[in-house]
Amino acid sequence: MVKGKIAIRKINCSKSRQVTFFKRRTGLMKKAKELSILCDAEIGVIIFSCTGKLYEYASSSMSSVIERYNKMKQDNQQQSITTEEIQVNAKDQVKTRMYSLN
Amino acid sequence: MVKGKIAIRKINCSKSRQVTFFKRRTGLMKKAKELSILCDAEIGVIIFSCTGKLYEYASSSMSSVIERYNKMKQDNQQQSITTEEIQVNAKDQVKTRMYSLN
DNA sequence: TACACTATTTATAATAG
DNA sequence: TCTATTATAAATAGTGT
Repeated sequence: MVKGKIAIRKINCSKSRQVTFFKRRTGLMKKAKELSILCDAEIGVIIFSCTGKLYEYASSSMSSVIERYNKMKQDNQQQSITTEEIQVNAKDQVKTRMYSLN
Repeated sequence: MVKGKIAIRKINCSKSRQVTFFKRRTGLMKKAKELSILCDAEIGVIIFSCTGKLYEYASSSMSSVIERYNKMKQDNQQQSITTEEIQVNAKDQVKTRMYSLN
């Protein structure tokens, strides 16, 4: 992505991986916060590092996000769910996102 | 941020907000996926749009992420939790992230 | 070991379709 | 409602301290 783009696959060097994890985790949290503010969305992000450490962001509170998520899932059980698969890029694994229909 | 940067506050125009929501949601999901691959992290992202639509990404499965989250929270109940507050930028609201200590 | 720098890639605002 | 284009802002990989 910068000064020589990197391939999206696991970074083997533990040191580099930690540095990248810090930078990108910070960036992801910032983006999540911006999106929640700009678009009035309720957002929860949960990250477990490869060492098992937990990092989280919630625009409201994580428990409220999880509750709402579970409730939505229950309500949608009798409805069909559309699963759309898109490629992040041609070589990479498939990224699956699920959209509820209501 | 581009062709005239925007302030991070709720976009009032519904049409613009929707377009921005689509773009940034896509970007956030991509970043989450990249981070999970690059750094071997388990990540879950839950987004409710302002119209109540649910969008989600999980590197493994959302239920496994939520389970692990709940378990971690239980285990940490007797430990102290550090709350660190950082500014996304000087004018904006405070963004709170919580780090577990173990 | 965590920041600071910066060249470069990536994300995206405005716009049109 | 979503996609495409493009100019520009933001993110970040590699490096230095």
